[in-house]
Amino acid sequence: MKKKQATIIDIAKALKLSPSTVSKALKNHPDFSSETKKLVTDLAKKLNYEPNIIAVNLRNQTTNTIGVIIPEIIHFFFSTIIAGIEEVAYQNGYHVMFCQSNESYEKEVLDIKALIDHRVDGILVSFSKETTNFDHFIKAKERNTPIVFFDRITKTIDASNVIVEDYQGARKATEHLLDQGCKRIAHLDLASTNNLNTSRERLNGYLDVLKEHHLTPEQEYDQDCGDSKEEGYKCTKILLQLPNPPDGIFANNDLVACGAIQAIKEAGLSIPQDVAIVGFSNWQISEMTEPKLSTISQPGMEMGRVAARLLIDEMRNKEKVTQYKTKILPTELIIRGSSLKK
Amino acid sequence: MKKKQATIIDIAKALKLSPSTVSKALKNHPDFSSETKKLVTDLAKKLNYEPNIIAVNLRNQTTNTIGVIIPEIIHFFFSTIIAGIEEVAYQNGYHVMFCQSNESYEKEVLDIKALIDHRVDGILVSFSKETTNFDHFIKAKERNTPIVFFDRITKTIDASNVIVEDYQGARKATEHLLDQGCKRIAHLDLASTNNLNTSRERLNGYLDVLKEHHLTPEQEYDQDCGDSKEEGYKCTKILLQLPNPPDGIFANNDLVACGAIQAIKEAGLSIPQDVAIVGFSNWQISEMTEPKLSTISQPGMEMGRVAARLLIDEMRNKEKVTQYKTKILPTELIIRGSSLKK
DNA sequence: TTGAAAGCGCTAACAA
DNA sequence: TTGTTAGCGCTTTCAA
Repeated sequence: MKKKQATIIDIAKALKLSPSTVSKALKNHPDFSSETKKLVTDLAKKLNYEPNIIAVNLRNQTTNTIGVIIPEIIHFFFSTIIAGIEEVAYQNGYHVMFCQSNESYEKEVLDIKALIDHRVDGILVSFSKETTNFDHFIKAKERNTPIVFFDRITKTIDASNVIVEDYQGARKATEHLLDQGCKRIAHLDLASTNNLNTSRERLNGYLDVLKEHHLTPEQEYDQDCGDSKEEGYKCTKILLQLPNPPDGIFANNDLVACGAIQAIKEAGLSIPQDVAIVGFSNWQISEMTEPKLSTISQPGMEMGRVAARLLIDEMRNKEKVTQYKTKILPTELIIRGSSLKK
Repeated sequence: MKKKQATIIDIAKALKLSPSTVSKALKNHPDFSSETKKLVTDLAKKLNYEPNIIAVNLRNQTTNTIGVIIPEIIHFFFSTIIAGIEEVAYQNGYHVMFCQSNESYEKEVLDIKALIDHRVDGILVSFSKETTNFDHFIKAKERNTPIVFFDRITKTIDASNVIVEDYQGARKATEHLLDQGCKRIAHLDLASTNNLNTSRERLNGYLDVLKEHHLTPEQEYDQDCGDSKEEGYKCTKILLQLPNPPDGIFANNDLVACGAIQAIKEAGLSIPQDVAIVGFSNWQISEMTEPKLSTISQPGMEMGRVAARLLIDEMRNKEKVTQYKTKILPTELIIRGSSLKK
């Protein structure tokens, strides 16, 4: 049978005090007799009293909870972000209510509704690839629930954002390949398959660098490449069969790059002599591949921390937030061999 | 300024009805005039009314929330579990409050307290490596909050469990290496560095198979190996310098195995001819290594699903749970090359 | 078919 | 230093 949890009223009755006295005594209210204070805390401990946060929340109109929506938790990059969010939330006394949209717009809308219903104090979002309509976020903002977007952002909504230097990272990758003597650099990108800022920026960085070097990528280099090892493999295979195959590949991420490595090896070509590779580091695999993969770093943990801090800041200054911030975290080229021709 | 959220009372006033009428109308109570019902729902929509779950929860003494505690979210295996939990929770109308202990006993105790305070309806736990005292879980059980343990379990507490066939998996790995002609099989294990059932079972499976084949591992094979690629590398290096180096390695997990591969290659030995390898698949890297890594599968997503179902079951039958279940999910040997000598 | 009233557990203003 | 009171938003008996 259900054992009832002790309440403030139970303690008050037992001690012939009033509930408010107990409440105050428990939270170390000033100007208070240390005698009753001790009496109360002792009994509370004995009865295993734990405050009912639900009641507190209802009373205080606040939940000390942050809602988080991400596309997929099993994605290593996102899981590091979550770790960072959890760390900062915890340090600041917040809890995390976590939803994954599974890259589905519909699920995302439901998730937002659930978080609003739960009256979370703020929301962190990286929206799904499908999302082009942002009304659900606007609805949350209208309720005065601050939102901070990370990694995937939109100009449609006035809100703070945290991103990494996708454009700069793509530039670094492309420039590095050029430095190594690559002449025909292909980009295994996702830009054509989605409308995410990340993919767009990477594509732009790549194209801009080529342009600055008076190069234009072969028309056929523009492959519709997905997000997986399999897609990377497939696309690279096609690239290598072209009359003018690339001698450098800038892959959207390391899993795609890993597929590319496989295809290159299978074609009897050597890495990096015949084809050099760089990819964005979304998965923790750059050290596992053979050869080790050069990557553009993505500081996921830090992104989570920064996003959480930004959000907590806005939550605490509810009335005063007038200008939203965009934090851009640096990327870095980490050379491990697969791109080093010398 | 804070825009107030519409409440049932607002709707009641506007329509000159009583709050209870509105409440009932909104939830399609039977024997009700469809006229006022429509009136109410229309206004609710217009005012953007969303029920205040906090109030509902306080009133109903339930939160429809599942608390989850895991050691580390960035661990791929755990992130797949979370994905499975979220899927089932969502399907059943539950939300997930998520904590990570960071393998710290202290944090875990705080996490449990936070979940109890929040009055979650049930808790899913994989406890930290440090945890040897289980009082915090007992406290939760005494509050009548059901707990289901997954992956890492304890006999100390009467509760349902979900595990994989660690023992059988270890047997499969060891037997496979023997089948391939390995004579001196080492186990890069964690059993000496922690007291987890998983490590213990794997060690036992390994030892039992050897014993059945009248083999005893060299004394020096017993290395204190941690959980990382670096540790796997370090330990393997030591193993290979022994007068009687192993010709087969059963690694606790694929990251450790990956380190082992590196050490073997560096020693100028070939895989699997000189040393064959099998590891438990905790990270998604078996396809990335060179050669591809043979693994014992661990169905993380399924584990999350099963654990969530078990918990939801207990939550719904609160009074009736008399016998706790232990679900054991099968493991499988997946051969990819690093262990195939022929 | 609708309404009144009580109460979930806690807190904060105000009073004593 | 302690108590009274009201109320957060909702639901659920019971009465009209």
